[in-house]
Amino acid sequence: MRKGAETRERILEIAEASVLAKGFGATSIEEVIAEAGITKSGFFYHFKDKNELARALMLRYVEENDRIFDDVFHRGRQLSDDPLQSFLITLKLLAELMGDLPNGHPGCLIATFTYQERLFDRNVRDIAADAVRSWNGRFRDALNEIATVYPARKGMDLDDVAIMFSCVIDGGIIMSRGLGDPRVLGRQILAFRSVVKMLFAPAAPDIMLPPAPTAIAAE
Amino acid sequence: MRKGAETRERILEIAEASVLAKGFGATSIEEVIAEAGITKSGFFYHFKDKNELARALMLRYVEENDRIFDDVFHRGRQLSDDPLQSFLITLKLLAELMGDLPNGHPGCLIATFTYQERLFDRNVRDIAADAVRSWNGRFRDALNEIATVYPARKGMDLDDVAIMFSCVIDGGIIMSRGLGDPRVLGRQILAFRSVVKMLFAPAAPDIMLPPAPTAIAAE
DNA sequence: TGAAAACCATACCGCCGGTACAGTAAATTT
DNA sequence: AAATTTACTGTACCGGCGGTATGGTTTTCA
Repeated sequence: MRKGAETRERILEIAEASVLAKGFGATSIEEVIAEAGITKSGFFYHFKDKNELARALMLRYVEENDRIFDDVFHRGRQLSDDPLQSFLITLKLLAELMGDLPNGHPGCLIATFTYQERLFDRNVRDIAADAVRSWNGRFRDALNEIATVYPARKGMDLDDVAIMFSCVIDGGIIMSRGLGDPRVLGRQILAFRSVVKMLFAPAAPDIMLPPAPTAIAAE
Repeated sequence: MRKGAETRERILEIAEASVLAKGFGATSIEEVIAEAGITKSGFFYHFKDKNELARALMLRYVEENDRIFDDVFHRGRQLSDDPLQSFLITLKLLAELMGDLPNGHPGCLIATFTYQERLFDRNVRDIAADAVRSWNGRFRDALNEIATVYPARKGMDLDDVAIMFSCVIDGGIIMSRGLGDPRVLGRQILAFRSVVKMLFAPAAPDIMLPPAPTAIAAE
């Protein structure tokens, strides 16, 4: 039926906001049902216990982010044939998407959950871990594709660079919130974008570029 | 008196571990006192309510991290006169410190708290925000000092690079935990270190470099 | 030795997660 | 239109927890 899905969705929406503001443990079912305008029985009709709420929240979050990444990577590839350029476009789109939210990014559910791991069973944690691995894999694939065209600087493992992007996003969300400045996240994503540019397009003197790869300077 | 401080410290230790594993809201005072071997009255003798526990936890965490950064920046400066080299040394020390923990980094209290902001009063949040600002300031000062000797690449704001380090640490902790691989954090810090190297030591023609004396210690 | 510090014991309140079960209104199927 | 499923409501209850209150006891140090 239709109406059931709507109510369920409303519960998830309210619960997610509460979890991101107070944590899962401090999110009370009573508050959620009060805001949703249903009774406790209604809640337990949709979720047999709190852990299933957690599971549903995580699944929903992962799916939505998958969609976002699908979209933004797709648009990046549409707008340029060059793998570096299209990844840079993707990053800029993400910076706009995540950085221009008026009240700041609502938060990463996975980040909250990893800081409350003892509250969830292995199933929920696995969903989160798999999602992170899959997103990191996307970034790494994009970087590897770039590396087939542009030689990457030595000294940086592309797997680590891919993971670093996830770190920058999650860290950027925390910094934005902690410092009370929503713009930080967008700036951080753009800063990572600059790192990618540096990594693949060495800022050598414009005139006499060396054919041979990279330098000894810092090593 | 002496014994009181010991008990208080034990409470904080146990509470911090619980907060980092389950979140503040899900950390029950009863569990803490059971593990500490005291009664509820004993707990409320030291902390008048749960919010004061949060405040004490945050203060303790900030002080300890201040000490760590003091130490690691100091040792970096001791081992090289060159600002770039000494910062690179500092980063390597941090990577070892945070990456080689057998059970992984226990977690960043500030990260947990920002994801449960509604649970704390402004006082606690301000302590966290000020601490983050001060740490970011340290990184930014180090970068600025480097920039007086080595010209930084264009396109990256040094303030953003400083904040990015905080992002990489907090994000690295989350990734380490979420992926179940403690080594991620250390690798991320080293990856950021490579970014700093890239930023200040352009991979230009190998021949006509470097202007300043480089310390060998760091590598 | 005496005061302050550092607790312990007990009892209590109200909220919350969760269970159980009976009933009902609306949507969908037949 | 009737039957069936879906999507709930209402009520009652349990045990655990945060928090308060109050009074007593031991330990520590000046």
